[in-house]
Amino acid sequence: MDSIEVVQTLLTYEIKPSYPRIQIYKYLKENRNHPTAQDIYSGLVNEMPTLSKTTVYNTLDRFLEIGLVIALNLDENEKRYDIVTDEHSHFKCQVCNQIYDIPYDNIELLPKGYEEFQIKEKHILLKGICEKCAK
Amino acid sequence: MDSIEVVQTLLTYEIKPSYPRIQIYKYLKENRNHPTAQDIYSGLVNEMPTLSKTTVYNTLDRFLEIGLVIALNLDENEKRYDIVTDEHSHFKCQVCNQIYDIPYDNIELLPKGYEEFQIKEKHILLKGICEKCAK
DNA sequence: CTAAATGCAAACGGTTTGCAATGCT
DNA sequence: AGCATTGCAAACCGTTTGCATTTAG
Repeated sequence: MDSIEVVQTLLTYEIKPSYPRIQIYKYLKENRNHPTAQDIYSGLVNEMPTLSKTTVYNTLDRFLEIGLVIALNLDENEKRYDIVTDEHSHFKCQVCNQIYDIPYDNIELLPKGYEEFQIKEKHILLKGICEKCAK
Repeated sequence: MDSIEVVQTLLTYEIKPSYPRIQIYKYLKENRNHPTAQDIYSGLVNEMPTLSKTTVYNTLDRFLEIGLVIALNLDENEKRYDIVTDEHSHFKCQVCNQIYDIPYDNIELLPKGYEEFQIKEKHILLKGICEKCAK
């Protein structure tokens, strides 16, 4: 993944393209498995020995503000992060604990009487048994 | 709400109908606003001065095991609990922070290719602007 | 030069654990 | 008596805060 590209993206959002921010952004782009802050920290600290978890949190908060990433609450007590892309739901297998991304079409989630509600985000988490564990 | 009824329910699930359990169950039945463990504790400690939060957690874990309640992750860092009932989604207003229960019909959430996945729970959280704040 | 970003250490807060006391059958 | 439940105190752990240092424009 090209660093120049990342710098461009960050500048678009008017946030300073510092080295930690570039690396965290690249990590998120390349690791689409809903990493935790700890995952990101662990994944980067080898090549950035002075990186602190505070910076990971600061950066993620900044990315959240500008809408570059969204935070997921997939059941456990830690937040998970995902670069914003096409809408999709998540399926967590209760047997193997794997988390699947599930695409979905335009679903009508607001019944009659709720027309005035404006949806900005949809978080759909399904739990059950995945196709592998169902066999 | 009738205590006898609660005792019956708990016995159905083969869990001992102790006083704390009965009270916590009643609290959940009567407070359908997705209370936190702290909410439940605060709501009961006056009439049960020796109640501990550990017991609230123990009891909720027990209720979760047997499927009497479900745990919700509505964005904040604490879990919220709800007696299992009809399926509904939640709408959290980003302006006033109120959480609405939204009924939904049978929505097809698994697209083609995912027919083998078995859904046991659906957690649908919508975020946006509620009808009051939209005006 | 100045404002923003970094990162260490300590605090925070919801939840869990260890374990002794209590209660039920 | 024997096993489950309760509840205090302490540990845990993900996240936040205070603040001094460093960095970028």
